[in-house]
Amino acid sequence: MSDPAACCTPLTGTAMSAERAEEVAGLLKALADPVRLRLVSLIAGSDTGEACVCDLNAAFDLTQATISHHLKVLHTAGLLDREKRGVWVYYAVRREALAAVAGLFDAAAVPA
Amino acid sequence: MSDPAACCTPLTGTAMSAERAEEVAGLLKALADPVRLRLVSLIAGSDTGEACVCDLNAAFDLTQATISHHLKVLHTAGLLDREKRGVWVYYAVRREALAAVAGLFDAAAVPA
DNA sequence: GGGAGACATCGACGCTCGTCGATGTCCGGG
DNA sequence: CCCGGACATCGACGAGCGTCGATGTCTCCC
Repeated sequence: MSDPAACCTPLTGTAMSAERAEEVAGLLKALADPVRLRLVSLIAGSDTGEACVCDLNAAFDLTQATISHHLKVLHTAGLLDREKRGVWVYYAVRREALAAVAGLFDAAAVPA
Repeated sequence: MSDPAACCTPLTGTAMSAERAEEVAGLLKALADPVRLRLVSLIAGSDTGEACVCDLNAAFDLTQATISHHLKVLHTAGLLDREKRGVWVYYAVRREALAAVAGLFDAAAVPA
């Protein structure tokens, strides 16, 4: 019987815009796959910070075409850098992109 | 001319396991949708830290069934808490879950 | 107790996504 | 020059996902 009219305050805080949501969703969609997650982990965990496709291929039970597709998705999303050296192609993680994603959830994790 | 035989060192660092990758991918898959992203943002941005379904419904041009479905996905993923109070249902964000996601990318963003 | 409102569930449709085999492109070596 | 290897692209198939209308369940009030 306290406030029968309103069920609650109708969204006071400024929320994420629809355009921004589409943007972030694109980034997360690129990462929301077990294979791509392991790819990023493999490349980021390498001592040189980069890895060539032939080694990444050997780490999975998947076709070379599939791995190439996943790398293209990550590259298109801006999460991986691509560099061709001779016959081989090397991919490196963009630390700034990962840090940006971490910052998104850090901001949302604080109470106010 | 340094090492013509090997294209690069065959994955030295310890990478994310396949099981762990599936787990994390499930979490990110729940967040990789513009509507769910805005839902989390709306609830997290509320001054009380929670929101009832009727208000969330009003914030989108979507059916009540669709919003309910998205809320269920977020709740099942462990990102939202659900509490029924009288006729209305309130959802609240699990800050720890968001912080865990942020921690994942913080760890991957450091060079070594 | 009957009715109205809030929210969840169900079944179905269209679309996107992950995976594959086959083929194309580029580079280096004999 | 031509062949072989590394990687990308293409076309197709099956599975999963977002959305909807319709229906079910629960609670409160008259």
